[in-house]
Amino acid sequence: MTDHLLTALRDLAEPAPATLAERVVDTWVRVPGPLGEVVAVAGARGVRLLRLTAHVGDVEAFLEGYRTRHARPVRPAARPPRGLVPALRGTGAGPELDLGDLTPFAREVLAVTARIPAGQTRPYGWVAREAGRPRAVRAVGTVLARNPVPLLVPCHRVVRGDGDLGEYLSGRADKVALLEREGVELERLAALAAAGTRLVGSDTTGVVCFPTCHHARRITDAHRHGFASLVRARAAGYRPCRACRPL
DNA sequence: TTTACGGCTGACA
DNA sequence: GTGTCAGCCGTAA
Repeated sequence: MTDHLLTALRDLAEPAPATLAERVVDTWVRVPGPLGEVVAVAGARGVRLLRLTAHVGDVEAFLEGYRTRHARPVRPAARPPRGLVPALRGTGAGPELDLGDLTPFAREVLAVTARIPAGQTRPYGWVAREAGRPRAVRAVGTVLARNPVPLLVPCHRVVRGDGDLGEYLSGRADKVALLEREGVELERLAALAAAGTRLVGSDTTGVVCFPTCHHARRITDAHRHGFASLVRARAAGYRPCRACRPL
């Protein structure tokens, strides 16, 4: 009780933010994205939700649903959040994100996913391990299926361990389009997957990587070797790449 | 508190 | 090669 009072008083002592309204009113914008126009909703701390306009259908109904679900008003923004448009164009670090509504596990999964470089892919199991729950592979899929900010957190870069691309929020075709746009060689990956090759190593460095790893792509044909698993690669004397940390 | 449900995975037929 | 199944685990209802 006393603590609450003290906290409230301390908050009153803080200077009022320049735009008080922005602390309690979220804003929304329509901006172009790689799969067509998107609708983004942002609060004072960052982008909270992003959806393809085509996927949303009726934008007004979508916003009304947001208002109801979050019990807060949403008005049109004067301009897009800083960094949003460049991020959707594939340049820049991206806007601030507000993922405060998510569970700690979900935030960790998205944080890990956000670190996958453009043009590269990682398996669901890898995300699970990096998030500290190596066996929660299925749960990672659940989190990514509900990713509130696709494109900004690149869940399209997470694929199945067997080389199949797996599913995507708005369908596999969109996943394919996004990865191709980033320069992922899907045909080559499919060929590797068909051959049972999940990792590739260089016999000059003795390092084994995921096929899309920056280092793996520099291995020349004469020195490239494929492996079905990290266990096999290790048995052959290879060590896992420190950049892509294959599993 | 319980239950059902997935953007998955590995094993086995 | 490809189909099926049980196991796994965080969520939401």
